[in-house]
Amino acid sequence: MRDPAWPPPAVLSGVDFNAPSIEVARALIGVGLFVDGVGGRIVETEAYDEDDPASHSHRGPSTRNGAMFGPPAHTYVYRSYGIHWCLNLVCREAGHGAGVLIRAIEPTAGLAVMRQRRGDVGDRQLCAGPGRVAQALGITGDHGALPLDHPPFELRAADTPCEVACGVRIGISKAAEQPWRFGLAGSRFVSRPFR
DNA sequence: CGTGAGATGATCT
DNA sequence: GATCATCTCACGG
Repeated sequence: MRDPAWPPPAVLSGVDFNAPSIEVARALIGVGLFVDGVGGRIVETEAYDEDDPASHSHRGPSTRNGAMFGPPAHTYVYRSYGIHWCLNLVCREAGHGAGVLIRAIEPTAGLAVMRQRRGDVGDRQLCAGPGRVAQALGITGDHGALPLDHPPFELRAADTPCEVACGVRIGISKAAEQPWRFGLAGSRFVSRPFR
């Protein structure tokens, strides 16, 4: 018998982080994400789940992906290609190994700090891509497995409902046909256009 | 606009 | 030893 009081609610800024990663990835579009006040609204995400060959969690818990199996509404940060950091938001009840990759943000706060971290690039390229998001927001491995409702992190609910586009994920070779990439329709801050 | 190569290191086989 | 949830720069049309 399932206890209706379990799992405990993990709703932040209108997003239910206990939901499956696909739903969370969709719900996160338009939500504000800030690290020490620097950030903007999320305009592109990708969903990953344990039943997903492309997911780091697919082969079960390990040293790297441990946070994916931890509590929802926490971060999972990993190093990509030995160079970049990438930020995920963990979802599902603890133990499921699901998360949402933050792929792009429309910068709204701390633009000067972002430019300092990112170098001399146009505003459109400040946060267009997972590695760029992490660099612009100052995210490193130290930001892994942290709760999203405590500093330095902050979420803000979307102020207006938004139209969400979806497409296949980017940069993966396994389960490459799954349409688990989501974006704010018409946004010019996404890493690649939706069709 | 496009394609392609190199950087760079942890993780997994 | 191979594979990566990437980025930047160089070059061609």
